[in-house]
Amino acid sequence: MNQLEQLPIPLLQWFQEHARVLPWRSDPTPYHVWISEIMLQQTRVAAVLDYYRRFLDALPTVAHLAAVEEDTLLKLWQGLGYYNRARNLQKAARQIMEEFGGVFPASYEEILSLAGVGEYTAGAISSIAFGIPVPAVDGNVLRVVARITGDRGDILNAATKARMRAALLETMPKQFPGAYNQALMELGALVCLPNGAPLCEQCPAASFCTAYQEGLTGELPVKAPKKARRVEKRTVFLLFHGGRVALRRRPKRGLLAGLWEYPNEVEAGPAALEAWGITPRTLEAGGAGKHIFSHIEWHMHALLAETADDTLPDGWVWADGRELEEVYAIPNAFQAFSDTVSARLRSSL
DNA sequence: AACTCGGGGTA
DNA sequence: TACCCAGAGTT
Repeated sequence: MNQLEQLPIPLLQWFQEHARVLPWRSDPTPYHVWISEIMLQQTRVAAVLDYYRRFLDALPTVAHLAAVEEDTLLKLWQGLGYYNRARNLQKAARQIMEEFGGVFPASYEEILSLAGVGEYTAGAISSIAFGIPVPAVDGNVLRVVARITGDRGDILNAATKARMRAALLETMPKQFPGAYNQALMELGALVCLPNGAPLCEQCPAASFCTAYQEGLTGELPVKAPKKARRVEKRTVFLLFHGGRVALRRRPKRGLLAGLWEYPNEVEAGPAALEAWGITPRTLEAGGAGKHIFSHIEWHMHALLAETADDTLPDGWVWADGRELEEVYAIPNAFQAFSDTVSARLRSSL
């Protein structure tokens, strides 16, 4: 790992010149850094920007986050994905209020104890907000380190990750841990690009990078292939009555936990309506949609019905157009039907 | 160690 | 298509 010893000075200099202007960098309080880091988990910078601003506008402090209604919180997170991040954020905010007297904890171990904060995020908050010299090893950093050091270990393997983290801890410039960690990630995001397409001629580490010097940028990093997705054929029921549409809340655990949805079942037909005690007055096909998750693929067909009355199973609700927009958090998986639904709600006014 | 958990940009 | 993204929690 000798190459990493040569990295800090050229990388910090490169970062000074090329760092992107990002909202969470302008005032890096622990709260700001924390919220940004949680939003950025497995999520690109461009996707986070608007959510970050809206979130801090609505919930400017830990106390606000600890006290907010769950539906309001999920609405702020709607479309960002990995919704347990939002629930863990509130769990951690309540930890901070109760265990730490409302003051954001200032040690790596305490930060790591917060819900939704793992090794990476604890390192990022510790180094950026508190100046504690610990690494923050994300996917970018794993790729950068694998290439610079020529490490052929699988970067998804825990031992490989631990080895790289240890090497980074050894060679970290103790005066600028936050800038150094961000510089490593920035290099991965802007220059040391994945899929064998790095921009090595722009890289401050090119002169001592193993992968570049030995022509291995196409082989590194090594990463095990993922298994295939399973396909689910789902029938989505778009049920209307009196200018409103039926929604139900998804279970508290599992996929899209706690969000609202148009009732849907795997390979169901009109018989499902009877089982729910719903009597259709009209019934027609309502279009199709596809949504791809990391591990599941939904192939959806809609059945569209006007119901004879307003009876619904327990816990289901009738939502009007305004509530659909402002109250209920509905995942993007159902986006294919949103035009159909809003058109139907408008036409029945 | 393997699996679950979103959604979208990119080639 | 397939890959990847400022990963964490559960099994």
